[in-house]
Amino acid sequence: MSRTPLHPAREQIELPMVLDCLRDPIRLAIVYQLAQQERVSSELCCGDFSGLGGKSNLAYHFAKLRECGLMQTRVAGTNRFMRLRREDLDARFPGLLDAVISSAARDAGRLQLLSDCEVVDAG
Amino acid sequence: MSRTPLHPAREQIELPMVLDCLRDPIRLAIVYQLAQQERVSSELCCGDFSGLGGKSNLAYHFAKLRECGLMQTRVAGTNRFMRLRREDLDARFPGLLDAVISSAARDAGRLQLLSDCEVVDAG
DNA sequence: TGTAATGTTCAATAGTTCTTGAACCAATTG
DNA sequence: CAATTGGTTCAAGAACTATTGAACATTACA
Repeated sequence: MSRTPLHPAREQIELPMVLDCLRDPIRLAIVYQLAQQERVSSELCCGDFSGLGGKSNLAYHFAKLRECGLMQTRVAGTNRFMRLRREDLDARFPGLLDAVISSAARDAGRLQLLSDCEVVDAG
Repeated sequence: MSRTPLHPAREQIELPMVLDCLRDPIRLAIVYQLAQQERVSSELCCGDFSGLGGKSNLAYHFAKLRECGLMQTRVAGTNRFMRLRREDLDARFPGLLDAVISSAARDAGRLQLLSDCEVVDAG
């Protein structure tokens, strides 16, 4: 594993690439979970998303999320800690991230936002 | 040409499909132009977008925009008039459409939002 | 040093999307 | 009825995307 991977600068973040990233259900679920985590101002590592797919598939989606500027990865020992690039995104596209996340929250039942173990079938 | 094409009901509009539609530069440009047209409360027909691509390619993108619920098509004689499904989208995903359109407007220079004849190189 | 834990990278494959041109359909106009 | 206008549909090809498993790299720890 190389060092901290490359991230685009704020001004390099492009709207079509961001929308392209958010369109995928797995990536939307990742972003959603990162947004939930923002409330307690801490980060999540790759393993926290294991409910969403296999390791290599998740690594693929993490890379896309990094490359489009949606999230940031920090290497710490054998872990990678991730968080949303909230400030950069709000500066580039005001209101977009919040609108997507709140829309996703409203449709949480339809979307597969949570890993299986967290899904509660509100019967 | 058959009659008025099918449109999904409001509750059938899905977030990933909407984001999937908006991610494509041609479709984003179509939506952007429709949003501009909203101000004068009128519609646009297919030919108004000829600067964005060939007829059959545009028809393909129009179909995607209809199927995901972003726009509505009204058949009138030999024309098809289109408009954004603003009310339905605002009800389903509050703030999303506005955030996308205003973000696109800010990046109008980078994105190919306007047909060639309309592009002004602000030198 | 050896082994386990955590993720990434690579190669292969299946599936999807975009684009183009030709053919087609419906409504209008002469 | 024939021609034109405005737009859709179909088929085919190129390009891209997601997914999987195997191999690999780095850190931690006994």
